[in-house]
Amino acid sequence: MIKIQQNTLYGEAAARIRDMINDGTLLPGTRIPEKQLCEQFGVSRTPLREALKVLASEGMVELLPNRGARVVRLTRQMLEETYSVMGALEGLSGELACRYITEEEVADIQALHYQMMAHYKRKEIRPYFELNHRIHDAIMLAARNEVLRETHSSLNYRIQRVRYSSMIDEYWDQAVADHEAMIECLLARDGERLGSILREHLRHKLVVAAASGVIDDDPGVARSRSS
Amino acid sequence: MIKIQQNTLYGEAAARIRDMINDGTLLPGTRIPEKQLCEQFGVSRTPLREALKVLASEGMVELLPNRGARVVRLTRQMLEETYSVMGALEGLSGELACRYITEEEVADIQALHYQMMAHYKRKEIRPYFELNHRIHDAIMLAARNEVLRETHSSLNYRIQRVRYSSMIDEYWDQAVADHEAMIECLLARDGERLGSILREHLRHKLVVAAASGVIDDDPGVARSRSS
DNA sequence: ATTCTCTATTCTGTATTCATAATTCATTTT
DNA sequence: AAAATGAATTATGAATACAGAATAGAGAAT
Repeated sequence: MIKIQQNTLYGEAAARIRDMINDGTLLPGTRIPEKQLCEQFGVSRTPLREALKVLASEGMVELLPNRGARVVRLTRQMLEETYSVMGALEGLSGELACRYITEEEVADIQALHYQMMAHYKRKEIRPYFELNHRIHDAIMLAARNEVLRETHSSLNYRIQRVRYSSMIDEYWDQAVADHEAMIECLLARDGERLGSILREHLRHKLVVAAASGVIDDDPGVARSRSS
Repeated sequence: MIKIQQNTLYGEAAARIRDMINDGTLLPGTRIPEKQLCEQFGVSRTPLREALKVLASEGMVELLPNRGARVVRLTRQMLEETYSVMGALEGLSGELACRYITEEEVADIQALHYQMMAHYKRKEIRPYFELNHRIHDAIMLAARNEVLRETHSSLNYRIQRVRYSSMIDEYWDQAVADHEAMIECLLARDGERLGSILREHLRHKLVVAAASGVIDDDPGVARSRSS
């Protein structure tokens, strides 16, 4: 299986800027210095600016006419809105998944689940998150809806940076309980219930994210940081 | 109230290309002739290509490396997927709207509804669609979720071209019945039921669109048309 | 006559250049 | 001393120029 690599410069640039935003190299609210990034990436401004257009329609950056691009700041308002929408999408993915998922896929997810549980018991947070993500992704794939997957993925980009921010034990237990229930639903092909669990599941995540203090609601912070 | 016009050339170009796709000037599957559009719009290739990047991440066009941009062809598969996702989003909008909508907004929607009913009785299809759209938009606004609105709007762009394609009487009656029920739900603030009605409502639309023959499932058509 | 190959042309992707808007800093005025 | 004004600098938005890939067409070979 040969993978066709369509490496365009603007695509590469977009990916790298996305990463820089997620890992905190580019801070929310700060200006994105075109010239500097051009030198860093070794490309001219044309592909870089095209990349910014893409990121803008993904909601990662905002373009102010004649004032360049800024990293979008995640307000609590926006985070709540995004989680609400993602909840609806994941809920749908659960319903559809139960309709189309194969025995093999369910078995795979179960395997991932037990792996995840092992990490949970050992309080290994990173591997836990990794497995957690793969489970949700597997459900999304089982939904057999590419539009859904892309839409969800696009929203997910925006909030990546608050994802692995913190973990409260209380929430963690709840999350694991949710996952247990999810497996049950998959086995029983109970789409409706899986849907509601997934919607609720995201609601819980929001609480954690909101509590973690990654969000900057104070409009003054970003500007002062740009110096 | 002064409206700040952030008219960038690439934004203008994107809007115009979007319209050209929706009104059939640019046919699905055909290549988008950069040079020609540049001359037509009176801009250089730079802003036009930036516009294409935006449209690509909206899902209106697809960019093939070194082979330019093509108008995305709407397959039945894709249309079904899109409607499914939009159903989830509109369903959510219904739930949220019932939570946040004011008396005034409900009254406005009721007014729009009666206007729409008048057009329905006179079988004035275009004005009917117009009001129909405004009602759904008003509900979306009442949901107080900008992320939801943008996400929905972006998906809506893609399928605009099949929207006003045809109208079967049987479906029309059903749609009007749905709308009657929607008003009831809004008055009763029954978010859950409004949600399900909206989801179903979209399912019906899909049937009509699928039957209307706007979709091209044959992979050969587009290529031959590009000559 | 048909197919294959090689060349010429066209078109895309990227770099560079130019014009204009925004910002900064120094000077002046109150 | 603080604020305001204006010139210089910088950055953005758009146009042009250039390199390389893809396509089309002519000619040769079967």
